[in-house]
Amino acid sequence: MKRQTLQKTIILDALKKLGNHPTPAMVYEEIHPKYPTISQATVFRVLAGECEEGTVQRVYAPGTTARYEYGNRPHWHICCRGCGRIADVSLALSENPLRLMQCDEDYTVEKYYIEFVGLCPACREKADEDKENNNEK
Amino acid sequence: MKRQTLQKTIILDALKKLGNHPTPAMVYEEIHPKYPTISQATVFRVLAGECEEGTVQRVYAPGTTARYEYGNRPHWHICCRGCGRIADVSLALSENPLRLMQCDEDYTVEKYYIEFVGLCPACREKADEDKENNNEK
DNA sequence: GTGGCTGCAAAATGTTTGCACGGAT
DNA sequence: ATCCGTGCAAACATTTTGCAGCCAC
Repeated sequence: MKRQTLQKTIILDALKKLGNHPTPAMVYEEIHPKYPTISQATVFRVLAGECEEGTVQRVYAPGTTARYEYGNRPHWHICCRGCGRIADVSLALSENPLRLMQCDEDYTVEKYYIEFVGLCPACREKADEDKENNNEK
Repeated sequence: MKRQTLQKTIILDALKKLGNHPTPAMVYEEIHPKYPTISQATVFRVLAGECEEGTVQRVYAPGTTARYEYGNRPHWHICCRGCGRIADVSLALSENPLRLMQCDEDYTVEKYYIEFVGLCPACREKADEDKENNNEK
C-alpha cells in the first residue's frame, strides 16, 4: 500500500505554491533551503508516483524536459519557443479526436495530448527588437 | 549559405530507408557499419538542421526521446505506451484548434501538435496475457 | 581562400538505480 | 516487525559543445 510521508506533503505543497508548471529541479530548488536533506531522486520519484495516482499531471511540452502541475483539471498548454515558459490553455472541440483519428495499424488508442507552441509576450517583444536591429544594418 | 555535404545525403538516405520514426541513435547505428567515421554529433546536428529546413520532421511523442521522420507531409502520431513504437495517424478536424484555443496570457500562438497514446497490437496482446495470469492466481 | 561542416572527445543535462537505513503501517 | 520510501552517490542516456582540420563553395 502507498504510504503517506512528510516528503510527499512537502513536495506537493511546493508544486502547488510554485504554480508555473515547474520542472523537478525547480521543485527541488524551492524546498532545498528549508529541507536540505530531501534529495533530487525523491522529488523525481514522488512526482512520478503522484502522477500515476492522479494527484498531479505531467506536462509534455515539445522540446522541454519533464514538467508537472498540481491537480487533474483537464486543459492544455502553450509553450514559448523562446524561453520555454508554459501557460494554460482551454480548448472546446466539438469533435472528439479519439473518434476522428485514423491509423493504418491496429493500435488501441487511449488518450491524446494537444500542445501549442508560440511566443510569450516578453519573447515576442525581444524578437521584434532583434528584427529591427537587423533592418538597420 | 548552407552547404551540401556527403554526410547529409547519407543521413537523410538512412532516415528515409528506416522509415519507422527512428531516434538519432538508430540512424547512427544504421549508417555506422558502412560509414564508421560519421559521428553521433553529426547525426544530431544534421537532423536538427534539416528539421529547420523542413526536409525532415521531428516527432514529439510523450515520454520518448527525439525522433525524426523524412518528409513534411502533415499528419500526427500514436505512440505505444508499452514499447514506444510510433505509427502515423491522420485526423480531419473541421475546426482549427489555433482559432478555438483560449489563453489567459497574451501568447502569440504559432502551431500545435496532437499526439495519441495507446497500445500497439503486440503490447495489447501481452497486456491481456498478463491480466489472465493474474486472475488465475 | 574563406568559413561553414565535421570528427572526436569531453562536458552538460536530465533522469534512474543500487543499496543500506529509517520510519509508516 | 514488516517492508516501503528515502538519501546518497554513482550510473546512465541523451544531447550539446569546443576545437582543430577539412572540404564545399
